[in-house]
Amino acid sequence: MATMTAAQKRALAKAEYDAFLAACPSRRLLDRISDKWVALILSALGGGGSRREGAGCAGEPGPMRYSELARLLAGVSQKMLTQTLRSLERDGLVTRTATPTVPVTVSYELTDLGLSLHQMMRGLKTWAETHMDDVLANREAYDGRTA
Amino acid sequence: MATMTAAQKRALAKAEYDAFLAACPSRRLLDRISDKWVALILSALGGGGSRREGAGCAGEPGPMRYSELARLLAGVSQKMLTQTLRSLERDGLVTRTATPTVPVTVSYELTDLGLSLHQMMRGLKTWAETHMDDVLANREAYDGRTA
DNA sequence: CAGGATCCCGCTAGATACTG
DNA sequence: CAGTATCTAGCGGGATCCTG
Repeated sequence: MATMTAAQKRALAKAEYDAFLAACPSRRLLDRISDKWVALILSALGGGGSRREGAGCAGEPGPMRYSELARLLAGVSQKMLTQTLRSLERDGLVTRTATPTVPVTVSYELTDLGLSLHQMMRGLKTWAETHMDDVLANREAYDGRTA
Repeated sequence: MATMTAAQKRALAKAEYDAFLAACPSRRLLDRISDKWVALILSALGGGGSRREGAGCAGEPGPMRYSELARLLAGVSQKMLTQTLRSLERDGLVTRTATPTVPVTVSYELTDLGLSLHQMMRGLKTWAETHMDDVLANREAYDGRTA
């Protein structure tokens, strides 16, 4: 049939919208930083961060080795760590440097771009620390009313 | 056996880390805003936003009806729209107002908290528009080298 | 040491149909 | 109009094993 059904029209509109979203810079940024481990890696490499205090991560920035990261981010699997690191490298947010010592040594470091992103994330963190209590309070109040 | 295996130790460390993440304000904020539709709804209700220009959304803030949102966000399913709206209401970021006219009329509006979040997201958007081109360029360069 | 390959599972977004 | 209910497929992510 030449004329479209309503369902077809909706499907088309959705496809267009999805395409629009895929190209939207803000969306892409969100997709990148909301990756489960990106924020953690960024703050590990960036120095100050969301790492709990007592864990020996005083906050000095600079390069870190693969195994250091793995130890610091206790919850990450090797797969996800590698994968995330790769994609960050691909986006020019970190640099990967392999020195061919006897057991290979690889270190990662933030680029200027990555550092800039890290700065922005700190702003986000500030908002979180300022307002998340309110959000949580609202959430409990809401749950209390419906319970 | 009373002593832990290495695997058990790792599992414990991971559990602790996960618990830490679950309580981390920044993490919670990221989880909330990275929800596929949150940013879209926020910018729809907040007025200025990531909506494409020609779509008749000039940018006036203020309350919007359920069906208006559904039309504006062409790609969203009713389920996700409702679900997202509910969770935003739960967190005190939007208000839901139902007026019992003959066909029910429901409108949503940003709270002050929601507005504050929206402001912060604009900062994020600014970063995205400033730096995402670099990221994309790096990405292409990287892909070009490995191809 | 750093990472590739593979299998597998849970979750969740989405489609569809129904309702006050 | 503004939802709710149900069912399903796809995929992100973890565990495990293997290699240069």
